[in-house]
Amino acid sequence: MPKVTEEHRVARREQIINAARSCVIQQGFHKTTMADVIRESGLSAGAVYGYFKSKEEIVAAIADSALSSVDQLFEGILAQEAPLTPAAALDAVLNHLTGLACHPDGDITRVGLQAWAEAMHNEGIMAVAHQKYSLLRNHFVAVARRAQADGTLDPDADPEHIGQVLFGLIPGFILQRLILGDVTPETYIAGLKALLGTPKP
Amino acid sequence: MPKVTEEHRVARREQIINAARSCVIQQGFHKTTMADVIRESGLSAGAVYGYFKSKEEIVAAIADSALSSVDQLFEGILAQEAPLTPAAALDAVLNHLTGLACHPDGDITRVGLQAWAEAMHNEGIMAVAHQKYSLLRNHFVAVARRAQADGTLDPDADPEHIGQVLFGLIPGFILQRLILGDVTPETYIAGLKALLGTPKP
Amino acid sequence: MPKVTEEHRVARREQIINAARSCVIQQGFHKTTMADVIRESGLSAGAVYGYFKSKEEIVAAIADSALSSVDQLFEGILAQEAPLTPAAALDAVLNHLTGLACHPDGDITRVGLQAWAEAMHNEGIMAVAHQKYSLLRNHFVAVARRAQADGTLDPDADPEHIGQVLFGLIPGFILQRLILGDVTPETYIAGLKALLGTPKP
Amino acid sequence: MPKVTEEHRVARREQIINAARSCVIQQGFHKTTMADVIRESGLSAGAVYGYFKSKEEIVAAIADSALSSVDQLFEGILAQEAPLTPAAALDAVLNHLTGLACHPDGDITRVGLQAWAEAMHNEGIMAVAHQKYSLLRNHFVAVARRAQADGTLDPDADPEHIGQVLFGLIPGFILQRLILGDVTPETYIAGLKALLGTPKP
DNA sequence: AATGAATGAGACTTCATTCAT
DNA sequence: TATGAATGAAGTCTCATTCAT
Repeated sequence: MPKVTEEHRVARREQIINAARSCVIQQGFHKTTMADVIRESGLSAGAVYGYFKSKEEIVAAIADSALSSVDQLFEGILAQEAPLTPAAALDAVLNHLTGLACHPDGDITRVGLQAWAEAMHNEGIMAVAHQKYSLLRNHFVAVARRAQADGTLDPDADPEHIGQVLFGLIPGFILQRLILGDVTPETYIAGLKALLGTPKP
Repeated sequence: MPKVTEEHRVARREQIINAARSCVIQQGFHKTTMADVIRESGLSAGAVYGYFKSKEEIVAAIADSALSSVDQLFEGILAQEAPLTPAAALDAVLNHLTGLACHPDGDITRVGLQAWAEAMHNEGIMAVAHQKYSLLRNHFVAVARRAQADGTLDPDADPEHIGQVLFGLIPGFILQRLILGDVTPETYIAGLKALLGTPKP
Repeated sequence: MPKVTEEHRVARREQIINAARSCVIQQGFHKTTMADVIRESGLSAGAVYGYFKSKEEIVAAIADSALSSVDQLFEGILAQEAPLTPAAALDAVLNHLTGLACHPDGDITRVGLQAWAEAMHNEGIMAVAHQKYSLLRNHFVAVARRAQADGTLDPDADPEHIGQVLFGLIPGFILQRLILGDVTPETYIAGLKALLGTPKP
Repeated sequence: MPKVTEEHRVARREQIINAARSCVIQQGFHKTTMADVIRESGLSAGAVYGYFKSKEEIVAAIADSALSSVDQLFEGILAQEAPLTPAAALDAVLNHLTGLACHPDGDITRVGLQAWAEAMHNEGIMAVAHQKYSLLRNHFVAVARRAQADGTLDPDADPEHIGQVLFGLIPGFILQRLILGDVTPETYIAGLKALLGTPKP
């Protein structure tokens, strides 16, 4: 079956990535063996290695997609011109993340934790994480700037610092959902709003 | 086989744990081999297996200590009777974490990420994480309650939700320190205070 | 599937053999993969397998041509009626071999070493080697006989034994050229002549 | 069974080398698998890899010993002060080689051919071959010098060239023994003597 | 209790060959 | 005939764990 279309190749790659991600969600990067990925993908060993040079390359691809998913969404959100309050921005992200948790292959946010751990001793994944999280945090910095312009936030504060905090709320949400299991976007945003303080009449 | 005092056993265990932690900080749980731990500890294979039944048991011990460290500190902080504002409580934790990063064996907070990832498919570590993080978060719930009693925070909000958010800021701090490298307790707390809002006259 | 002239087939075979030989010169029989041969030949996998049933068949073809090359030349040399002294016969062979070393694809004599090694556990190549080297050595036996008839060599000696020695000088020349790198037909023939001894008046 | 003596380690290495050499004699370097070596040695995979870092290291050890064997003998021969004629020197080497062919594990000279082929694309083996064969050939150069001093050989010839030829007879002997199967030290030396010419009264 | 050589299951990867198009 | 993606057996090597001394 020679001369395969580019879209065929892309589909095969996706098939492998999906199989591998499904394994990683269940077992993590390291307990997932190539034999698992091969079996799950329905392809042969040779076929898988025709699309990815090594297990590390598959791991990198999965980590990359996990680290990118939130950022992609955010760009969509920011595209809308309506000014976004910090709470609204975070709400959108948390709802998106909660949606990822319902994927048929399993809770994709679990892959995020794997990627964080892996970044500590994998240069490639660290580089991706650094880049993606810089971008994502910058979106929150932009949100902070708007709020300062609105007068909603102290205009003398450094918007970068506010961005650190807003962005910094996300990993804690993911972790609490996965480990403690009792946070939802609603409870988290409610807590945030309580902290932000309601304007007093 | 007699002759070994209990304190000797404890010291040996500590020696092994320290060696293993040092390896894990550099390479993560999975790249760390028993041979690494054995070499680093200065003991023999047989000796190490005399104190720990398996690699998994060593991993569990390291994860446990990493997950516990913040909680222990917090109990000390809360022991002092002076009422703690949310920002002050967080500040104490972040400074403690920053201190852990300067350990001679390497940045101990890196072990935290390993433990998070491992908890996803290791029941024992998940159980420990669940327990430790419940405790830790409860401390923040208590802080929230005090602030509500003070009138600093909206008394109608659910203090559990506020606790979620305050606790939820910690993983984001750790992650940003390790991946983006530009957060400090000062910037983070400054951002938080900006968000909390300055009471207007 | 008609339409392919015999000369087309022969040309294609030659194309594959040349590609494969070029690989073998650089990497030896075993490090050369079919993928290498396929890439180098510019054909497809299917095409290559249309001309050769297996890698072993390609290896055999290359070994065969390497083992034959000297013999073919020798037949040309012997065709000339001028009586050939042992030194002159050897000189012709060594010069021919030195010429093979300058092939654009690389030093073809390297393939000889591969073939020798392969013959040790490959019946087909052993058979070819046996046959070709018998023929070649017989040429030297003939040279010895002429020299005996001339009175240049002891007529009581067994010409077969003299042939063994004359032929036996060739592998040593090849090997020294490839491994020590400092022999030339001139030095080797000079050494031989010194051994043969100049008739004293 | 800890704290093993050095001689135990040496014996184990020898055990592995012998097993591997036996395989290589039968199948060559490349058809010999680590599983073969492991089975033949009677050890486990892990044990073998405790003594040799890789298959390549085992191959190098075998090649080394095969390339060294003749040289070691020659040093013994040269130690005796009696002046050695070229024919006598070669005779000693050929008889030694013939002796190697009767090893219980099989004809060790076959390993030589493997090593020649391997040297073409293995830097380490090439380096060893270069060094060992330089030494060995130098012995023949020394023999040539003595013969020139004796007046047996033309004193005007370059002894290096004569050494090339004398050394160069050895590979041809090995190859003919293995491929044509009809040479013996006696026939070869007889042929050589016939060529050298008997001094005429 | 301590030692560390030995074990062997199993991980990752390659590559000669086939066959649907 | 030609293509080249796919196959899967087989190869090399690792490493958690054991056990004779």
